Amino acid sequence: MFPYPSGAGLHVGHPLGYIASDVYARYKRLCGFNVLHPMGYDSFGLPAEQYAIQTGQHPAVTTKTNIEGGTDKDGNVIPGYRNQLDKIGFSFDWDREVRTSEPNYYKWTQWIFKQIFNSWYNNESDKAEKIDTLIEKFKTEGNTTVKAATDFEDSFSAADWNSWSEEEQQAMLLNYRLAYLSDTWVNWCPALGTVLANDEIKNGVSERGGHPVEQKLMRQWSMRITAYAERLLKDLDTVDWTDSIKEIQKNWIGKSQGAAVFFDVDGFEDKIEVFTTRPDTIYGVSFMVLAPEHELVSKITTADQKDKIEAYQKAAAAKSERDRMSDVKTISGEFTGAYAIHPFSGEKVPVWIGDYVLATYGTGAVMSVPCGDQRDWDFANHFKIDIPNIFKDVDISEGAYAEKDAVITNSDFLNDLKVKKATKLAIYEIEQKGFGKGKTQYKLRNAVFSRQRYWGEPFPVYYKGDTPYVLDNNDVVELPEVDKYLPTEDGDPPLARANKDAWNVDCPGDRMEFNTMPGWAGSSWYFLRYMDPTNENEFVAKDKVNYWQNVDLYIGGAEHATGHLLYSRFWTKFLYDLDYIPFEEPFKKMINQGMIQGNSALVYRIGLGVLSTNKNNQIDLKSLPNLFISKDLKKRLENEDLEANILVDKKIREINSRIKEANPNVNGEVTTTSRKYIPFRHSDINFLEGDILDIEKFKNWRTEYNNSEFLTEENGDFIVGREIDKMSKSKYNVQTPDDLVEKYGADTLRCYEMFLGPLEQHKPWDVQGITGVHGFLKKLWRLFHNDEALDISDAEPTKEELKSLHKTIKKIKEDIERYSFNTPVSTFMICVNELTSLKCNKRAILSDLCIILSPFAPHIAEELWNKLGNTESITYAVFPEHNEEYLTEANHKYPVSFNGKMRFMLELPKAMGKADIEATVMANEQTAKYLDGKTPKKVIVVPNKIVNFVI
RNA sequence: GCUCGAGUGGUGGAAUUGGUAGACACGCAAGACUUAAAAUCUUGUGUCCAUUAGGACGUGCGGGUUCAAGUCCCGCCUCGAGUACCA
Repeated sequence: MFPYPSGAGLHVGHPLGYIASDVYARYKRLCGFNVLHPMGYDSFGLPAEQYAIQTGQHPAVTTKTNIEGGTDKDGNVIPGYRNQLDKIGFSFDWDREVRTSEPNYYKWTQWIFKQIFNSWYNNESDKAEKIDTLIEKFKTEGNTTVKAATDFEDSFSAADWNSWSEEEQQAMLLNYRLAYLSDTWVNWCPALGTVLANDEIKNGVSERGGHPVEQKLMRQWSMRITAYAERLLKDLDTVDWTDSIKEIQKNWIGKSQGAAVFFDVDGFEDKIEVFTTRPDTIYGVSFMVLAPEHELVSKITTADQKDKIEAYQKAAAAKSERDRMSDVKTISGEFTGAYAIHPFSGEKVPVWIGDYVLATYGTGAVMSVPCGDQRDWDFANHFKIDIPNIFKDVDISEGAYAEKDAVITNSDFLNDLKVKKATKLAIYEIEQKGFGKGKTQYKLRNAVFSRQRYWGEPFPVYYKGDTPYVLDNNDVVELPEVDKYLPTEDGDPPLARANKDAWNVDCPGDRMEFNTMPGWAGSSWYFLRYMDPTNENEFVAKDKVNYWQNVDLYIGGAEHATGHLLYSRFWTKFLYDLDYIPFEEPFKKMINQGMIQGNSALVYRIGLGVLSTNKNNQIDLKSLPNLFISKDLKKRLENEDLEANILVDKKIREINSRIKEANPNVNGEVTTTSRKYIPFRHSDINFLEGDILDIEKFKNWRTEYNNSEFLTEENGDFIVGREIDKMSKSKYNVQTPDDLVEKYGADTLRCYEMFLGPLEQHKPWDVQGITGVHGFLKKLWRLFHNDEALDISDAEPTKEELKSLHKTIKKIKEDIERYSFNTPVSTFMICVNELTSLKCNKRAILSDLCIILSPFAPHIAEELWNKLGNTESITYAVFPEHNEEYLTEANHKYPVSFNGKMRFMLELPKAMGKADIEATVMANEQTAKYLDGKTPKKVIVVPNKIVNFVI
């Protein structure tokens, strides 16, 4: 549990997952487990900073208020997350609370950053190692024997390395460090004034705020997550997560296997490297396409094509990511005039540029096989390029054939082979002849790790010239005070505003790092800190992390699939590699709770206008009241109902005469501007009793509604329309847990949120049903009481009472263990209904009932537990075991079916054998009736299940 | 477009392994108590036909497997989520 503490506070959707995990935690405690059930806050982030820019208030102040309660600058009361949570009765261990924005927490986020900075990824041992081991290798062997995760492709010798200056060596190391500074194409969001990671962009705009994003080459910190691509993919098999989240991560990592192939360029020394997943189709290549940004483009372009190519490059650069995405259908490109040499056939193939080839994926160049790839086919078709067919008996006149079941032809040594074999052979030949090699490519990009913002972790980094160094002590670098939370005039991030003495550390270099870390830094490892939240010497003590291990049950939203969940897996693997923690995956079992949707109320309005021939002294439009109409009346109007129309006309005449009375000299007539166009207003959930609007409250809500007119139903009720929406302040459909706790109690809220439906499912909030759960708790109370007084019997429970209790114990245990939190509430209701009709007030029964109910309704369970004479809290009780003896029955009620249709029930002894059952049922008079004299073709008897006759 | 998930009464949902579809609630209707309201309790409530007895239909649509399908298989429709020229 790790919410972002926003100023809006909690609505009923937020606690859903917390309630479920609290039920689980309390249940496991009753079963004798030591349960770590913590809560903390992911308290760095954009909203607090945006608010700070607007109001000048320090984000630390507003964040504290959001958590602990208080008032904002305008005097509005902020309830505070903690206060709201406390009302619901969670069994969180508050001693373990962490906040990412507290120096004693981000000290360790900075520490982890330093470890990542001081590490490289050894592809040979397939794990991260300390950078010292790499430096040692460079000193003695250069980089030729090193197999490391890096984008650096040239080689250098030990002599080279040793001859380099400190600055040059550090620059080289950045190519290998797992946290590194480099000039990369980043997603720049001008509106937010910062770069964003790929997962922070949805549909081409920023996830927060929906601002446009552009590509920009900037010197930024990145995390070499791509080094872990294969492990992040492979280890998905070891965790118990939903298929959909695993699928999203798989797609995001985007592994594809194929070959890297080099094509010579006619007349140049340079080669074009391409990546292909279909090396088997290499004889189908009839042209090549480079991304417009490809480095070779300007070099190989012939003089007569130069103008066209440059114009195209310019146009492509001007296109935003979004334009490019929305414009997938248009085919565009330009011929460079240059030719590449096909490695096998030696034929000349034209080299084009086109923006369908992305500079950021693979090598930024493709070998185009128009017969096998639809994009290549479209391109070839558009520019009238040759489309050679290399598939036997396949028609490619209408489009490419991308299926992998064809037989290859016209392909020399690959002829008559199927795709799989041809691919293998092609890679073999490519490697043999030195044209390239087999290669695995990932979509996953290295993650940009710096943000040009104030409210985030400062880097423990300083610069000497342009060379970054990490501070070599463990002191926290605290966020310095600044005069404004905005970039400087020179475009530097807000931290550049901090004076040298505003920093709590002495900068050993020229300056400190001005960027801050992204939101996912602190949230990538918080679960580890929960194990040891106050440790001043380590991020987590080894014995603690060895004891608690990884998270058993993680309940959170599915929206973190490509962000938080990927990054924390990455950091966990890194910390595992360096032997700081004993596990490779942070979260064993994950449940993604569904969204609780708002149920917006709509108040329909008829537009009013003024009809007048004279513009002088006309009725003031602003004096017209709002005319609202009830839902059913609106329906009738839409159906051209005459009576409804008369009602509206009458109302308008009333309004008209009232205005004229008040001001006799005005001219014009009030009229409806449109009877069909009926706009609406979302109505505040607090003004409603069911679907009935409290008209007086609504009128007083806003001054512009004070003189509103309402057309109600015949019984005087004003009915609102309904629409299912996201719960949000702007839609006036927010239900706070506080109101419900006030009205019904925390136990009712807890049980009701669970009762609403399966945890994973999205479901609309409907407060009406809450009375059912509330009634159940009252009924439970009455089991223990006669009128006001406690009335408990110490008599021996009956068989029936024991059966009711024990089947409930069994079901509750089973349900909780399969994470079904809605069905136990029904089960409790059934049990209480049964015990009520049995008039059971036996201590032996009710005592156990209290215990099994306590995870769901801890307050009432504790109170009744105490009333039963227990002095210790119910928290320390033991979850009872069910006794199978009480559940076994002598008889089973058989449904007897004829041709699969159930006709009647017949109760027979459980022990009765197949043959006896058949004989008994055959002898039954009802059977005779349904057989109607016929002999059944077949009789199916499944003991203790069913009997079915086939006639 | 591709990938994944989901479609059950008026509503939220239950049916865990193919074995009585609609548990438990809400809502609605009728009744009891009450001057009245609230609270509480009782009864009914998938649709259609039938006075009753009973019958037919019924888990998005069309087909299939099976003695038996909400559940398994094939094809389609709708909604939701992710992704977006990934070579």
